[in-house]
Amino acid sequence: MPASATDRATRLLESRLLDGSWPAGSRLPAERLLAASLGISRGTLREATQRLVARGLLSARPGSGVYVTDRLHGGLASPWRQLLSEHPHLGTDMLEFRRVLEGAAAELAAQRATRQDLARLRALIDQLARARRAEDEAAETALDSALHAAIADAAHNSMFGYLQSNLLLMHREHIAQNHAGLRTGERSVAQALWQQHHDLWDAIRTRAPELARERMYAHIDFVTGQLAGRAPAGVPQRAGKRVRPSP
Amino acid sequence: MPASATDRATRLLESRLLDGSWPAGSRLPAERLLAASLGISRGTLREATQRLVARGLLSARPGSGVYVTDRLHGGLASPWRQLLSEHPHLGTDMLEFRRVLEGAAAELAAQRATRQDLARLRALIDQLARARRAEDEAAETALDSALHAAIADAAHNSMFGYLQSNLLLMHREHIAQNHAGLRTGERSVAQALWQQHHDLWDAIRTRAPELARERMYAHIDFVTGQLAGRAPAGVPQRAGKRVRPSP
DNA sequence: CGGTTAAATTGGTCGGACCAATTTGCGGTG
DNA sequence: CACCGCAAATTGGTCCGACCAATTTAACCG
Repeated sequence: MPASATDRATRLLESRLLDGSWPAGSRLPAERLLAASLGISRGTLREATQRLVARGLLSARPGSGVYVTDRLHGGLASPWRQLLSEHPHLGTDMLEFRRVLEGAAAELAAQRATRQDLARLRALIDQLARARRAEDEAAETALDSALHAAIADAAHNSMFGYLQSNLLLMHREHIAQNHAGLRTGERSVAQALWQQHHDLWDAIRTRAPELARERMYAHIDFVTGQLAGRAPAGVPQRAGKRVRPSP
Repeated sequence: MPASATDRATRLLESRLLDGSWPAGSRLPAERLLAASLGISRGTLREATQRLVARGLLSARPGSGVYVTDRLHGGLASPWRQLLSEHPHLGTDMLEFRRVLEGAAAELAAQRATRQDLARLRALIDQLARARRAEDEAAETALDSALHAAIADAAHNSMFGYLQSNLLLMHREHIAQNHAGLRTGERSVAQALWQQHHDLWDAIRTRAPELARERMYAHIDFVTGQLAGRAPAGVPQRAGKRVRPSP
């Protein structure tokens, strides 16, 4: 069965993007011209470009043109990643899920953490304390992720570890993208986060599973509340200045 | 900046896919009808569907219709499927994870189930009762899956639904592969499973979240115990470090 | 030369039309 | 009654022409 015209056009555009005929940032020929040169109708060409737009390879601007994105190196985009960025309410689902997932992980970690696990956690907590005193936001964020990942590892269940690393990553992306980002800058927030992490560590260290779970719940709930506080119900910003690609 | 009609249509289609209005495998309304009902032209609707086709969520067949792919419900499975067959001990991890996941799902379902959800659950329970009386093992297995999936749906959190369908499927494969298989043939086991499912349904129906969670825990624990009784490889994994899959 | 405005360009949307593949329904046959 | 075959209806695939709004470009004037 022969491929449809849209399929062929899509592949052709892809190859143009891959072989460098159309470098990142460049503008494609006008739809009318391109369609004519490919021997297909504008509507068909349009369907093909929309496919690539959906995959983040192209970006169309009314009145201006269709441009090549630099996201050719966009990695293996799980269907979820895109959904998450376009449907903010999924962020709520994810937070709710993380609450359950990480709560259970903390509980298991309190039961199963080995000496090495505890040593690693202690090290992370110490580093976190230092970063906190130095008010090194970047370090705090990185160590935060590392700590949560370490807890998931300490649960000694590969599924927890796997989901933890993936979801946390996606969720951070989602947060950053929605211009929220915890105000770790604010002293009180940063202090609260530190306290929560420390309490969590204490519960795991003293092998108090239920307490660990409860404290993880509290931690996630706190984060949820912080994010909810600055949820702009309407349309996400957008308006800002966009870099004009060099034609 | 208002979103384009294509953007809006794309989001709307995504929503329908996520909330289960259009289940995997189902056929979408004809383009002409759907476009009319959305108040957009066929061409625009077509661009939106092409975007989803590009992302593998939809699949169009000329002369037949546009169908919902099972990509959303199959994305995670593949990487794990192989891993699971190579490292049988991961089955334990999965059961442990399911305990947490489904326990939380049951709890949420007891809180959030709509009338339709409850009707669906009741129908499944009834069917399960009939299959039980008829001692139709195949039907019981299928309905078991459907029931667990329905509970996850009733939790109204897309992540739970997603993971649930994936894990349950994988787990059944895993069980079948290790020729263990719950002895639903044994009267006592089948009876116990039925009782557990019915109790679970009662807890959800009466909107008792914590009770629902506890009963789901008990159910999974029972299943775990049954499987442990006939562990194939004989070696209880427990010790040693688990492999942490790389994403 | 700079700034304002009008014209040309470009993507976005619409409606209608025709084709080919598929599905459906009907009628007849065994 | 079951089965088969054929025609009609349905459906996605493609094309055309038109108009709109945002953007860019060019002309024009002070």
